[in-house]
Amino acid sequence: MPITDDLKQLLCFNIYTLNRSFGRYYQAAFSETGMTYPKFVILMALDSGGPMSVSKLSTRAGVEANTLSPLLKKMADFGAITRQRAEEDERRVDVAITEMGQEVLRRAKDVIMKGFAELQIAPGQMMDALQFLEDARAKVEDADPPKLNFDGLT
Amino acid sequence: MPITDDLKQLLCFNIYTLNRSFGRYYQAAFSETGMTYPKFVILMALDSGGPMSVSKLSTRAGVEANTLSPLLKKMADFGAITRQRAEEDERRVDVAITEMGQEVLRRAKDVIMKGFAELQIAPGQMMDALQFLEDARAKVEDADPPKLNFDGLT
DNA sequence: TAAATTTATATCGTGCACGAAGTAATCGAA
DNA sequence: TTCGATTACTTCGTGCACGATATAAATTTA
Repeated sequence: MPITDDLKQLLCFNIYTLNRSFGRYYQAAFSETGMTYPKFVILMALDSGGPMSVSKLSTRAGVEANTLSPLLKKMADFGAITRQRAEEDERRVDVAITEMGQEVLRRAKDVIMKGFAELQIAPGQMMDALQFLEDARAKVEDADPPKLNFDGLT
Repeated sequence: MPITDDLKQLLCFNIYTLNRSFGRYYQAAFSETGMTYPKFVILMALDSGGPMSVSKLSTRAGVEANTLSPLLKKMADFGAITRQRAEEDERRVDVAITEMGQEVLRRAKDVIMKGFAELQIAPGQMMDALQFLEDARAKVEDADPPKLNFDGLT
């Protein structure tokens, strides 16, 4: 038995574990290309939404702007996206996917879809799961965390 | 609508997103204590399994040994665990939770359980979800990833 | 037994991810 | 208008997480 029974009953643990499994999976799939899963998400959000500001992209991709900044810089250096200060508002940086970025995205999407197909999960079951995960996310976002306290720790 | 429709349909994206929601939740709950979610997992695995080697703990907690090493060092410095070279086999390091570690774990578990209760998820639905996640994890682990290829990228 | 292999940890380099703090541009209220 | 918010982005510090590599002890093999 690889994993503690207690932990197995926790939603957060199963999410944590499956997330890292996906991470290793995509790391293996993308290795030697410089592509990563977070970059894939960014390209997806950018491709479907057209050019947009960093903060807009941050919202769409569900990633904090300070996480995005260095990623965008690397992706621009690679040539998958462009970054440009907006004329009307010099604070804003507009980001757009390039032709090359779209080709990268097509290929990456292919890998993702092939991986998905391999999972062989019934569509109905998948729908339920996605709904469950989305509900759980909303609830976790809304909840306000109880505070852990180390007072009087011997 | 915060997030791309395309992405919403992907299991990996929903997992990725929910995992980070949990991460922020526990970071808020644990802040100012030095406790983190990965450390909680380690304490859980250690507490329920008794003293064990790093590699055994690595398997039980589902975390690579090289990730564990620095975490264990910090946790030992804090006093939550002990680390000791095994007599019989000098390669091995045996790890054990201390009394204080158990108290830390009790309090952390309390926070986790309170957070769980807040989610208000029906037990049957939760069972289904846990089963689904475990199945998915096993499938992802077994799958061998198709390789992304950047040949001839303009 | 000596050398080659395997095993158990640790170290290193890279890549997110986050909160906090910094900077610069714009907005808004007195 | 002017000067204190607010906004948009960036930088910084910390903490996993992983593969690759290093190191050292034990085991196997020749």
